[in-house]
Amino acid sequence: MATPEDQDPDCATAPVRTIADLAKIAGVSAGTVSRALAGNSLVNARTREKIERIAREHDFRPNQMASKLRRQKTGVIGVVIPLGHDRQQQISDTFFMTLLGHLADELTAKGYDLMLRRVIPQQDKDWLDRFIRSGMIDGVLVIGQSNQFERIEEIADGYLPMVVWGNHQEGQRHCVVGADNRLGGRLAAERLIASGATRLAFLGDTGPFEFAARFAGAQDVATRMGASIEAVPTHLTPDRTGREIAAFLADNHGEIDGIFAASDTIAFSCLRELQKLGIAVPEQMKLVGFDDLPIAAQTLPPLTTIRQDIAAGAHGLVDLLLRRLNGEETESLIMPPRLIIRETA
Amino acid sequence: MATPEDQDPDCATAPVRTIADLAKIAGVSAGTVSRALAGNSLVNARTREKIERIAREHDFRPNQMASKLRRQKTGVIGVVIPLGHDRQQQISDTFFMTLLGHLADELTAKGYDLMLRRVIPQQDKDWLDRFIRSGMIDGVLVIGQSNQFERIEEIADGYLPMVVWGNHQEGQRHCVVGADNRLGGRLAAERLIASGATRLAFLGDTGPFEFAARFAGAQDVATRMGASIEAVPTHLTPDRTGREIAAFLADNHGEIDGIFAASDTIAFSCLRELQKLGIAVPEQMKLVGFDDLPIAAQTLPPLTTIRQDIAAGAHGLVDLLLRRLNGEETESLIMPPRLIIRETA
DNA sequence: TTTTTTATTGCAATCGATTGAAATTTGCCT
DNA sequence: AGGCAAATTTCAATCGATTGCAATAAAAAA
Repeated sequence: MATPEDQDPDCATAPVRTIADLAKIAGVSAGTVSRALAGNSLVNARTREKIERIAREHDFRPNQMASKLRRQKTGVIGVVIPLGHDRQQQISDTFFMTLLGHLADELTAKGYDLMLRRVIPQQDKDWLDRFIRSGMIDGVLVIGQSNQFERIEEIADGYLPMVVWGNHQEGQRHCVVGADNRLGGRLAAERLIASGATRLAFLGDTGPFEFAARFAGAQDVATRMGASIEAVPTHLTPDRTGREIAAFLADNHGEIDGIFAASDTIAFSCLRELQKLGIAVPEQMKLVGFDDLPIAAQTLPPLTTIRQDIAAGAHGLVDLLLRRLNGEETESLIMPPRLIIRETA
Repeated sequence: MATPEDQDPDCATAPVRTIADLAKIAGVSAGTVSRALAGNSLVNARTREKIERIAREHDFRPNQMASKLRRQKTGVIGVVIPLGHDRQQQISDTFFMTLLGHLADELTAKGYDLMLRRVIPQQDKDWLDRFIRSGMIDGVLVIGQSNQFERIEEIADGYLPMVVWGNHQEGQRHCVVGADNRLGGRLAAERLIASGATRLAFLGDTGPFEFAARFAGAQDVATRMGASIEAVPTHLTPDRTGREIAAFLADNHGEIDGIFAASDTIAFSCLRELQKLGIAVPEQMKLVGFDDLPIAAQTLPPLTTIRQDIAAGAHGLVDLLLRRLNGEETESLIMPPRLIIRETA
């Protein structure tokens, strides 16, 4: 009465690698095993239980590649970080990495896996198309537009399941999630001016759209309120930034009394250089950052900044992407940033 | 004389999705196309050029799933972050995210893709085995042992291509890359004592092996040099940590004069609480961190800390993993940490 | 010209799971 | 017992690229 597998419950003799092996042991066909493991109601409850038991005993795992190939979907979402203008940028940028952490959680919760790719568009013109059409991913999240706006636009025309983190441009065709950077810039400038500053500087490269929009917002307000503002390009690697900021401050610190840093990371460097030069914050110089990274609350003095809700951003990216995977045409999601007043302005 | 594809160079009529479509157009067999695209020398140069041209014109991308299935290797490395003791830990921990960034670069450089998975071992006993045996990855990097040391050990017995970031225990069987945490702990304590501290506190949960080893190293030195040391458990989410540290300092700041923070992140919180309480650093309280995150140089005063070379760590992880993929049995890589003296001790 | 080599290409099986359609078994009713 | 519907299971094709072996064509040697 003993069936083969009963004679050797934890049998090391036959490694059960494929669904066919398992089928042989269970005495059914491969198709039935497949259906049983998928919980398909076509298969008899007793048969299913038996198959499940054998699968457990031999701790069998169906090969995902085969499954994905056959079903023409992978259950994998591609996450790609284009390193356009500044190759070192996002490595050191806590913001992107934190966003990535949240994305991993959101996607996992929805049953998707995450394939991460960092690309250098200058070296690989074809970075986005290649990834999308590799057959490895069901959809793609692009983290940061970098200087690849046009390429992303082109792809968006023929490929639905793509959502981008970045800035929204009037009339753009790709679906984007991001903070309203221009509004954020306005909030920052308003705060600086409200704190008494009248001669402002914007610290950050205005090349990337996000930063350009932040600067533009600050300009809106400065113009309206009769304050001056100038952009001071900096790089995003901390040591270079530090030197650049130091040089700027040494030359100009009599000229300006308020700084809007394009990101908290830049603001941290700035804070340090100010301290080195003995310029009191906020008494002699007001400072506002952007992002509200966790450490922003930990600097001395704690940084006044513009908060982007990273967790909400990740949630939005995933939510929109899943809807697009379902064939829906979704609108972009622009989240309002929030001024967090601490002690630097 | 015109071959079919010449009549319609950017032909939108027939979408060339498979190698077979392409073969039809080129007038050869699928096998030849496959070989041509792989650069196999068996195929005639002229034929290859023709096939390559057609592939380019129709911008054809071979399906990776099919390829991976057939070749039984995926070109994908799994990176898994077990969230064992503190679910929120690594999200907020810059260290892990930075490591991840470097891993992405190293793997890309070697032609591998990266599949990221964050798992909660309590909810999924089978997290590691399931990932490994999914057929989706050629090898796996485990980022942080968390409290899963035993499970990792079990897997290591039967699965070669796995390398773990973490702490090295005497006689362990899995291949690990990490800093010599115990040595790091010694360096930290030595520095604190050399700066004049004699009553030390270790801030951090001693549950995870890495932290336990750091504490043990500090104890070694304290005992030898006649200083006292006590461990103060803290959590890793910044706000909780802040409160815990504040409570501790309020109760004990007369009792201790040197703090060894288990990570820079903890040190930052600590620095802030000290400032709030008006305790001067380093005059009244010495402080040493661990990691040397980029911002460690930016705090006020700049943080004295123990450096782990993250880029080197990522390089080591990938290098060892690739050698294991090649069948080699590799030893663990323990990197010496380095004391970075700044101004807090 | 015939025989050998060598260079290319085609054929067909394969990777392992999935699924529509066909075949078989079981259950139910008269 | 006979007949029909419902429940299960099997069969075989399929996803798309790869690769060992056989087949053919071209070149070289005799």
